[in-house]
Amino acid sequence: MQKLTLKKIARELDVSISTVSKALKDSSEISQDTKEKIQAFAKLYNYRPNNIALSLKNQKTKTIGVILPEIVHHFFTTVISGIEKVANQRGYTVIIGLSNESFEKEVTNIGKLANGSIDGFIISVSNGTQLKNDHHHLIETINQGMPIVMFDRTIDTVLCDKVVVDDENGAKMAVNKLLSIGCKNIGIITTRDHVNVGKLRTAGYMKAHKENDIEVNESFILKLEGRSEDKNRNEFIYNSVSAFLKENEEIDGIFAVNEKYALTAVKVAQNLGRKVPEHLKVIGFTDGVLSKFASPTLTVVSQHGKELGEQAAHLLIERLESKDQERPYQTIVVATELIERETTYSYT
Amino acid sequence: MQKLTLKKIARELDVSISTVSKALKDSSEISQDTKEKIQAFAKLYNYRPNNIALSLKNQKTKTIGVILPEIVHHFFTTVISGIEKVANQRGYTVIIGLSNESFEKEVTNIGKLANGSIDGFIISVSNGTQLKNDHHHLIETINQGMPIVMFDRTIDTVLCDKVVVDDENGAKMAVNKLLSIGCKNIGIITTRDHVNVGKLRTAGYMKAHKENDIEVNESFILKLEGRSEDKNRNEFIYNSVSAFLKENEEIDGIFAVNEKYALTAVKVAQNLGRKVPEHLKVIGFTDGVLSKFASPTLTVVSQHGKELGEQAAHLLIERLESKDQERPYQTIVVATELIERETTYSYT
DNA sequence: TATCAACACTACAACGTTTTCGTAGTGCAA
DNA sequence: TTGCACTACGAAAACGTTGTAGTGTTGATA
Repeated sequence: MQKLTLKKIARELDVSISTVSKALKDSSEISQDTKEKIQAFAKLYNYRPNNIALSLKNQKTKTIGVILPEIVHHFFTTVISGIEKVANQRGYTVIIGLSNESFEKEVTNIGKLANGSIDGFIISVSNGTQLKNDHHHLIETINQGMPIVMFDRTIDTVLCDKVVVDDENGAKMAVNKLLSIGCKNIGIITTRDHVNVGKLRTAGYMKAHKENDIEVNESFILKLEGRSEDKNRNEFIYNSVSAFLKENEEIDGIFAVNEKYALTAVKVAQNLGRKVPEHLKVIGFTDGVLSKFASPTLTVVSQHGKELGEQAAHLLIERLESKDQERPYQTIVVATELIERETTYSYT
Repeated sequence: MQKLTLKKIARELDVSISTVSKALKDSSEISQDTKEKIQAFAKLYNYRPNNIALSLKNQKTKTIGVILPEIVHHFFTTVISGIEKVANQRGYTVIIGLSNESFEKEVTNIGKLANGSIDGFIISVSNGTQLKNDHHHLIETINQGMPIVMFDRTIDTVLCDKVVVDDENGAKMAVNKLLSIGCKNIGIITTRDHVNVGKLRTAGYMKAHKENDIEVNESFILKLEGRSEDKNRNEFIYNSVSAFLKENEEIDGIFAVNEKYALTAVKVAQNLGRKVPEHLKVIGFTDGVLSKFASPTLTVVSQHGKELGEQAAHLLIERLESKDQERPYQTIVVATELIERETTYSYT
């Protein structure tokens, strides 16, 4: 009982393939009798048009390729769920490719999908690509007529639709919050500058200081390397943060560019005998699983990953289904939101 | 500069399509001169064979469909990363479909992919399907010659390859651990029985008691409803656990069938003034993100999600590439591992 | 009786690829 | 000259689908 095709139905019912095809489309060219007979047969044996053949014929697959640096990461999964939701609503399927932060894997993954398997990409570039600063694979793909929507980790020099988190404003908001609840010396735990988002969040930190006429103390800035594979990474972070907080005892507020850094700061502080939030207030970026469950619960700047994914999917599908070849590229900025929890509780 | 095809190359170089195809395959039928010319041209313009056409011709897509209940869930993402790893190694692509725990979405998702888009499925069934106990969509799919590998949440009456976590032994291991460090009254926080894994883990809890000749006190069993959409779900869990622990003051060990329940138990205990692990020892199931970061860090039974995914992918691909139509179905049991952390620290 | 429309259907091309089967053209032996 | 092998290429079918362009039959009209 293998896959049923038009041809098999045609042979079985002794009509032509065209007749079957038309009958199933309820075409007026076919007599009522024949239509009913064919439709009944198709239903009985559960006929489904072969998607591959349709894709080949229509020159479009109704499939979106999503290339991500990593999947075991709450932010990215929320983005996927947003993409999947919209894609599904609009009749699209989602293919996932993981780059594992490697430039090479990103290139081969894109190559493997950009050969007719999909209609367009939604991509967040790998760390490797950001480091290498080589974007020919993206540009070539776009030039070959395959639309790309970049999200979160975007590249300025690649012209395409983009959906980004308002990192700078989110960071500003966080720092302003810390200032408003009395922090005088705010430290930041961030990544090295080649990571776009780290850079933007650091910029927001700077900007907030500037706008409030506060000088930034360079020693309040801790930049951690971005590699995520190391076994001892957590330990390394812990030790770095520990040294950082010991050296800067006057710090009474911390803005960290991700959840992990933020919670590490909390832990370090507690182990140093400094109470959170009484002595040290902490805000992280990314509303992940940890924030809600940590104790004290962590105040964060939420990125609205799901909305990000939804917007990206919309943008891509709009372009795919638009006849307008000259459609201008858009960049959608998804606002962040400060979710206040215990680490910024103020007793005043 | 649209997609390059054999036809276009043929037209451009004034040879036939067959010649181009053969030249690119380095066939001995074609002269060296012609081959070089064609290969150079193809390379220059970055020719890539159209995957869809190949799929249609070869009647296989080298693509695996993965149907999951949810993606914003650490366990499932680790499974995906395992699937993706193996799939990639063996030249397969991964399509993801989410059921969001709904029977209907699971059915339509499978239907949408089982029409030639993929060669086989890897599925963890939705709660909805488990509740409804309707598996015709799975059985039909298998009958039409499309292999399915079920993982984690499997269904006994559906005959296919399976990869399961050794839930029962994992639970037993956890309970035995609690007993070995002096717990006398061990409670379990589990789900209602229609969830297969909840059932198995509860069975393990029972078995451990039986094997140690300890009678199970029915009031030490807390069964929580499995719905995950409610806004107030966390609150509901908290209150239930709170009532449970208040009513059963003699409980000195808790085995919870997931991370959330376990950590809620820790929180409740702490708020009731009972110290963990001094007064209450806790073990959860699933080695998620929370366990490592909670304080105290949570002892868990790890499910090795990535290995689960790898095994599932292997099983499926082996079946796909095996000529043996009568290949017997296998069930692979992936062992669990007790990862000891602070919530079971024993001072004796 | 020739023409035409309506009806109900079929043939065929196309999407891009691979592969089997042909077949021109050349050189060489019989 | 004929036959044959060899080289280098081309034609065509097939995968499953859709849509356009036929095609044969019937019945009505001029």
